[in-house]
Amino acid sequence: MELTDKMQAFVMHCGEMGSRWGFNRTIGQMYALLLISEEPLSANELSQTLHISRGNVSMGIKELNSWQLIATRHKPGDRKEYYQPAGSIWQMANRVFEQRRKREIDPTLSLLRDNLLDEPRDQQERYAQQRLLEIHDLLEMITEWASELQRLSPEKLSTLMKLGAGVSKILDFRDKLSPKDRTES
Amino acid sequence: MELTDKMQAFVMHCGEMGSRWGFNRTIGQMYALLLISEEPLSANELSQTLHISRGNVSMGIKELNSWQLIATRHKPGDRKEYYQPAGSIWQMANRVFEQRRKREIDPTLSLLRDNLLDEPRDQQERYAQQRLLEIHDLLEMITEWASELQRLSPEKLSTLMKLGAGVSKILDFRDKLSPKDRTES
DNA sequence: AGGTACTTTCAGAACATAATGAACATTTGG
DNA sequence: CCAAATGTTCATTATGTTCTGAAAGTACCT
Repeated sequence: MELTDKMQAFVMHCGEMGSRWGFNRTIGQMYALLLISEEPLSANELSQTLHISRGNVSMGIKELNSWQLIATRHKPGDRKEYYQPAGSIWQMANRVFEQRRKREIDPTLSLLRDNLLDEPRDQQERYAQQRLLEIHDLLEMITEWASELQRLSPEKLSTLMKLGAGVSKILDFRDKLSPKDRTES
Repeated sequence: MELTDKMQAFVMHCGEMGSRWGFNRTIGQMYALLLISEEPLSANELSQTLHISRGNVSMGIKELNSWQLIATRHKPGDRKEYYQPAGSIWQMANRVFEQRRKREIDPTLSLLRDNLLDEPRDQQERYAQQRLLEIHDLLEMITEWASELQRLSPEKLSTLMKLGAGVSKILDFRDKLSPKDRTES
């Protein structure tokens, strides 16, 4: 498969950013390429277009699958597998957030929980636990909030985001109108 | 400096998570240690407690400074520098988000912008640009939304987050009450 | 000036991660 | 059943990242 310069540039950029986004260079390139190509691509096409080994592609596919970022397609009379991005850009972003939360936050949260179960033995530990508690509460709030957002429909999310700073006004508004109605949950 | 087992465990955990959070093992450990110790620590104390070289500590300090995560303190009659976490946990989380946004999103956003300035030359490019546009809009919305949130006071943010799913209700509420008032910005 | 207490830098070693490609496994059509 | 086409695995190689420690730098004393 032939790429125009601009497409090349995008694919290579995604490769460079790959590791920052939680996967590696080739996986970034592979996903970028699948995203911008109208037709699903086979493993061989990926390998040839990106100049990476067939084995590497296979491992990359496996990883992208585990992130639920691609779907497999078949063409009639062809036993090759063809790959294409799974779902909309929104869904993709959701998946990436979720996966990263699992890797970057959940383990820490569970360590903190365990730690906070024990009584502190001295002043030093008392101080430390206080700090851990703050982090714990923050992380917990972030994960809960994130999963609430994920549960919202894309339209509502979009409304909420476009609202931007307006959110602040709405909060004031609500407090003035119905102070009893404050959330307790 | 002596650490209890639990404090050890936390520090080591942060080391392991370090690279997932955007810095490296020793930097994660250093920051964790500073967070849970009541007194500011000197570079030597960090080096000895964590069993890492003095040079490594120096580089770590530099990096933590660039993330604006630590503050330098001095004790009277002592020329050593002592380090402690800068600001509250909230501020720390803010800083980390911001830094990561700069590294993980901004470069892509600017590549996409450049790319979208050019006219597509053929069908293949037309399709690709369509996809890039979607990503661009998504990323832009995320960064704008994120900076709005950062601008909110911690109290309001907290209210908003505790609200959780309630956000959805408020959106409905607003739409019913004052449909003309929809945000245009 | 010279000495001491501290910090920073950076080349190279140690370690960690990713990529290759040949061997192995699987599926399908004949 | 065999052979061809495709997919997967994994030991080895290649690349990238982090850490060390010795040397150089800085600031402050007397």
